Amino acid sequence: MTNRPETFNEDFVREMVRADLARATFGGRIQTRFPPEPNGYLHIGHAKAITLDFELASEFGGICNLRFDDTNPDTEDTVFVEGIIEDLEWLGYTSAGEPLYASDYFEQLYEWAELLITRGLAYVDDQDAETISQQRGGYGQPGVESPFRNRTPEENLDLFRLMRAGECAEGSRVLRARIDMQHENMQLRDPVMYRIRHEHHHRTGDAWHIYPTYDWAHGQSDAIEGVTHSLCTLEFDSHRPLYDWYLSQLPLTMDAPRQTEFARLELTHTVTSKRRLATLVADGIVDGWDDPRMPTLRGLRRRGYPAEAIREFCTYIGVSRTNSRHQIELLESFVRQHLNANAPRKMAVTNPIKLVITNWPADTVEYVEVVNNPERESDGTRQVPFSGELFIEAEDFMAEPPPKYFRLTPGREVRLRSAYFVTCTGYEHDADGNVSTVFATYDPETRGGNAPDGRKVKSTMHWVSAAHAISGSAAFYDRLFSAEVPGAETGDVMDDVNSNSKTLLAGCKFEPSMLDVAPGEVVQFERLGYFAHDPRESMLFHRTVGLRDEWARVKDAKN
RNA sequence: UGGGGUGUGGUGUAAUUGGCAACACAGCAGAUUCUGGUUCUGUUAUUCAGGGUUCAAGUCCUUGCACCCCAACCA
Repeated sequence: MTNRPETFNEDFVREMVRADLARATFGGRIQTRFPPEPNGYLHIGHAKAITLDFELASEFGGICNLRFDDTNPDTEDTVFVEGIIEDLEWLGYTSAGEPLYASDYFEQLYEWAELLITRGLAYVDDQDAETISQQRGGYGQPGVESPFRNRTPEENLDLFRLMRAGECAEGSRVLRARIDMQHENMQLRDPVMYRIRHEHHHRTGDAWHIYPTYDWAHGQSDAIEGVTHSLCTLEFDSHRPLYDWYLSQLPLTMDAPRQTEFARLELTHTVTSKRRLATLVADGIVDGWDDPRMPTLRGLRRRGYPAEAIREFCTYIGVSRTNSRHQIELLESFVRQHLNANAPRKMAVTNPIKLVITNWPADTVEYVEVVNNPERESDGTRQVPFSGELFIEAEDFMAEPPPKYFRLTPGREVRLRSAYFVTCTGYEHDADGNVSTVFATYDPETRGGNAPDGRKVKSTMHWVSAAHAISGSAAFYDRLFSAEVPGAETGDVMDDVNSNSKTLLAGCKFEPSMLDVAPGEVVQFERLGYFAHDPRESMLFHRTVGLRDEWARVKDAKN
């Protein structure tokens, strides 16, 4: 953290926890949990929740568990359980104990449900979903009580046991809490506690035919685990009275947990909705959940985003109750900051043209010493082969340069990084008019990259010796969604998908030491940006993020 | 239509809880530089609107306005 202040975010959540601790609420304890549903992979939005849940607990000497909210057998799967555990660890967090599962509490939940029935606080409703929904009423309109609302506890118990035994068809009945059909908060109009599903559950198998809803499972799971502060996103705000109501009816031995809501993380040019992300994968718009353009944790990882940068970003943006959308540039600035300090520098030519040094002694190869990371002297130097035939970036030569173009042009002298000064003497182009070869002479006195007479050059360029070059490819990425807020203008998120979000350049030329770059490692291609080595395909690199590019701005300003 | 939540530069987050509106990102200008990178310096720009209380209001009161969430047997 060089250019960022040492902030101690005293947000409203921390303020609350501090006050609770001071008053010794919850016996002076703090315990949180991160409760994903295993029906998809984690994304950048989850990273905010994870950082909050885990950091908050550790800051105040408590613990945080990973708990799978696996109450819906329809969509959940063990592949997601494993994926989530893996992504969480990559981010830098592990569950305080073994990962927990709401499904482990099904029996306790069931017993408590029977208790509510016994006390006349829950009933079995034989109506279908549509009828129940209609009877719920509307905003400003009171609901209508179900004709089954006044069944006796005995009858309810019998029916509920029948439901559990698998004697009832899916959708034929539900268990509902008996609260208040007139309540101004729709959540309290006799919410559904159990639905019938004859579905295989990823953990409990076929043991159950009824499954608890989110509201009935969540707070109770928190209570069972001893959670004190249950953090969730803003849309659950109106569920809080229900969360509290359920807990208040149960014979708990500890203080009931408390739910607190905060604003979810939204980013410009991206979507964070499992459904949308699944569509991108299903429609083949991206190559999978770990496509480097995806905002999933596995996508960002493959793209080369350091976990630490993501964590710092999440900490930095803090937590509030204001719906907002952060500019993705802020996240990228954390990524750059981290990579600038840590990524080894390499020379790679992604759009090669030949540079022939006409006065270079034939068949001679020299090795020049190149700094590995100017930001960290201790990373040392490496030897890179230099010869009379090199590759340089096509963009680094122009026969007819515009103003402020500092790179190679006829008659101009520039520096080849850590090697020699060269002066352009001519060039050749192919039938289409594209420059294919540039000719230059070098000054033997400038070896190492400095002129003994002290003369200066306007630019320094990267290069790769043709005879020693390693071939590979580089994928450049643009925003997956061209609109800042996908769907805001077009009405449909998918209409803002950027069809040119990926540019794959095969035929790149890398310096020999690139062979030492480990799978998954991120390096800086000098002057081009940071690139992550694909974990599976050798010599395929994904551009994590570009360098700040002043020339691009100058160029664009004129267009 | 009822209930709940939220409004601070372009973006996001702060403000000792009534006392000079700050920090970062982005932008602009310059310096340094063997990466048009990094670093450094300077700079532009903010309290949703009206009314009220007060010596003093982003903060308190009041009236509006805008946006978000809630009528799944999803979470």
